[in-house]
Amino acid sequence: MYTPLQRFIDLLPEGTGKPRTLSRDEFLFRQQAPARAIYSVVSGRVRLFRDLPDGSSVILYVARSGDTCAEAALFTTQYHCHARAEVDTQVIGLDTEVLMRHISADAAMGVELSRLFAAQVRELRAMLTLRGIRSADERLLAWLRLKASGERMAVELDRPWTGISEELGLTREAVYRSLARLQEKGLIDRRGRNEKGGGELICLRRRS
Amino acid sequence: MYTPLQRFIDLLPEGTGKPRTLSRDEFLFRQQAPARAIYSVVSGRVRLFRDLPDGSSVILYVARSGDTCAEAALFTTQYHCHARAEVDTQVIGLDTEVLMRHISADAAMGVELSRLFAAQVRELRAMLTLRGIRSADERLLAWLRLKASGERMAVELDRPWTGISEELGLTREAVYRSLARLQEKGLIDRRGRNEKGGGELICLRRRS
DNA sequence: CGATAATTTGATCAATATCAAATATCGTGG
DNA sequence: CCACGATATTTGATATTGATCAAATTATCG
Repeated sequence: MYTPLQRFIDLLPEGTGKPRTLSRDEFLFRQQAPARAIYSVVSGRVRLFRDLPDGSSVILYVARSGDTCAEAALFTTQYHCHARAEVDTQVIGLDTEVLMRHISADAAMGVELSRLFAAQVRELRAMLTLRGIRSADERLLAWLRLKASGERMAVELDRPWTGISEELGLTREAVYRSLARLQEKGLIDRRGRNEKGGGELICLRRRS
Repeated sequence: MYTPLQRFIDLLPEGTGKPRTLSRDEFLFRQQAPARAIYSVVSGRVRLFRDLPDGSSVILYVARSGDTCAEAALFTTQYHCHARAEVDTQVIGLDTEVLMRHISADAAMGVELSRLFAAQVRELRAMLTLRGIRSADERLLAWLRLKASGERMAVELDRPWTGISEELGLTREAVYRSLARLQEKGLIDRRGRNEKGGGELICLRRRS
């Protein structure tokens, strides 16, 4: 997957990104440890969580393929949470010092990084707003509309619904049922299902 | 409220931030219009939404007091969504050109902006993860843990529960009931309720 | 002191989570 | 190319829980 971060990394000198492979349950870094790198997840999953003074912990995020994590480590000396691979995982690490040197020396680089983060913020806010929609049908529809592109208002899926349902904050069953209802009502049209490519195409009915 | 953005604005030359007052339903800016400024909401609410080719629209975000909006406009020539005041609202606008000039000329400024956005990203991801917790009790507890500070693991509220319930994605009734249950179980201790300051203090029981 | 907003508890409803199970698809190795 | 196991898709039955609707009480703020 060619992510915005990948594009950014390509602006940096050759070899700045260092791949690392993690086994299930292996720590990528620990809370309080000196912040050495920020990461981009290539495959697998990394759980970020924080240990609290009372002995409990909170999960902050689960970074998946294509996600970045620990960006904030750029601006601190220590990690403020643990990062542990939930399954076998591959990441690319970017040394914070190197990165900071670049963005401090080259303003254009800082601007690029800001752009990257700003896009993230926009995306995350949209997702958060989406989660505020109670009805499963409305939520799914809103998701499709956010993802739809082009005059045709079509969405090409890049992964199974099972994965998308997590992003939606719904169970897969609820999503399949919503899909059925939306199709029933003629609000969407599912094409290219059951075909080799796997990439189903959802078209939104031109209306409302 | 003294937000991180405010701190950032203070780094800019005097008078860069331009206050603007909006009446209910007034547009702050429109989709496709040239991007002239990014904004910080001082009071009131601004709804960001996008019109789609099929005639429908999606809400992207509702920015409230202390929130910023349209940061991404820094990097585009046009706004990609509408922004309209839901109630009488005050904002501070930062001219995109001025801002871009500063961060392009002064790397330290770009770094600051990146830091600002990175913090936002972290916060938003945590909130999104929180929304993934189905149980109202668990969700509220996780929220308290995220907000809790100090060895005492205490949270000082800066607004009524009614407002917090929205952040949690629950109705206020559900939140009050969860509070009652958590207190019942001895997981939290509500102090300073019914007192002038209004700032209730919630202490998490040292355990688990 | 009156009005408005916040807190709180009760009753009921509706919707999604769960649990189950069947079919279909995909990827892999033979 | 096919068999087989793992994953995804789909539908059904049921349970649970938070949303809703109501209403009473208590703060907060001019």
